[in-house]
Amino acid sequence: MTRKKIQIKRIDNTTARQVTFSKRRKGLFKKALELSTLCDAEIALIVFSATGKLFDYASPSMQEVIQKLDLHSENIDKMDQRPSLELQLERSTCTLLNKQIVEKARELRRIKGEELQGLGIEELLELEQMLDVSMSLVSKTKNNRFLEEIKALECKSAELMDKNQQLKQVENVFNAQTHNLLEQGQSSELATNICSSAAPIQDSDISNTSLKLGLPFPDLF
Amino acid sequence: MTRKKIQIKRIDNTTARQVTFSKRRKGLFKKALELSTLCDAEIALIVFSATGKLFDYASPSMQEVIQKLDLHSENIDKMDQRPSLELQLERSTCTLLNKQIVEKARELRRIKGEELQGLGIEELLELEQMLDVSMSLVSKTKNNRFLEEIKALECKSAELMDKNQQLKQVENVFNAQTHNLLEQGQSSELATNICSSAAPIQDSDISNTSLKLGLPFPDLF
DNA sequence: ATCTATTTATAAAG
DNA sequence: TCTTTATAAATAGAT
Repeated sequence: MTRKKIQIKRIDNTTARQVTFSKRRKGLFKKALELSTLCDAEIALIVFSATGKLFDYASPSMQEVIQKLDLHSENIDKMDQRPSLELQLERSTCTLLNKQIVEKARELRRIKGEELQGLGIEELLELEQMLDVSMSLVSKTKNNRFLEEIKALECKSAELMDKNQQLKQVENVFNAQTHNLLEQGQSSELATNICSSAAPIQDSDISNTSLKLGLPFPDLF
Repeated sequence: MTRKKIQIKRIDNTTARQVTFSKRRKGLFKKALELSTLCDAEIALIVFSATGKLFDYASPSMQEVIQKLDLHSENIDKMDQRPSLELQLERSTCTLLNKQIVEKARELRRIKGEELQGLGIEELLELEQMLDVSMSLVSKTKNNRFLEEIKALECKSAELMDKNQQLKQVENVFNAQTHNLLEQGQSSELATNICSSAAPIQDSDISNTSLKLGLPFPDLF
């Protein structure tokens, strides 16, 4: 289809046929991958070269797609089969389950507004009402969750403030003792060191140190 | 790949996704047919749309290709197995389907706000956003439907008014003729009967007779 | 569904 | 098989 348009019929020249097979196979698999990705379709592609070499691609998995195909072609007569009762039961279960899935999938799509063509006005109004209810439930739950979170943080904050108060008192006692020691003229190196290594804690330090609580969802804002 | 290069990732817009699916599916099947023809390869191509619709192509036949595939993935033959391969397959299908149903059912319940306990704040926010999108889609569709309905009714109304005009003209002609007959002194019983059985139609009759259009959803208001 | 500007795919050649 | 290149086909976006 370039340099010259070709007829779509078997290529006689063996070499040319193999070359074309390689190129086009690559193209076909690329297209299959693209289709499944772009349109979230489920795809199985199986190719055997003339020499019997296998190439395949499957979107969720080969097994899933083929199973789904089997469900669809439920009509194909199982030839010389005398399907055991067990198998029959299993099969009818599958069929039933499949129907349920299709139905639920449709419901989901409709709820998400992706398949609204078939719906009448009454149905649309019903859907709208349902979404309204859902929305208010979800919003309420979400808001409660926010409130809880805030309350928890407030508690934590209060606790930490208490602890800070306690620490401050300890510090004051400590400072007072150090001071006493200095006043008593005991200006040894020891005392000097203690004093310089224990810098006075300011009130403003509360917010800089102990109150780094950390929001649980910092990326939301 | 034209007009503009696109990224190969899921297309979010539902309509665009469906359109692309149709176009590319067609292209993919054409390529598959061409490859099998040109290079006599054996090919099976199975595609399920996101809505579960099946499309397939197989070169000699679906069964042959899949059988050949099975031969290749001749994973440690279980010839001496108690449950037949078929039954095993069927069973795993059931299990799989069942899982899917449970998952979809849970998703539905969550969307409907019926199972919100397990969700974190981020998930709730996501859900809320999704519902918001759904709601706007559904509302839009519903409003369009209303508009269509109204337009249709207006058309019908206009048509009926036209028809009424025509009928009124016919009536006028008829009345004039009757009048002439009476003026010509032909006061036969025939003329009298005609006149009395054809009561003059008043203008106000238009709204009482022809314009009873009937809303399609009277119970809604 | 139809149109068309572009992007892709690919036949032929090296 | 890989690369190049001229050309055919496919298709995204618009209508």
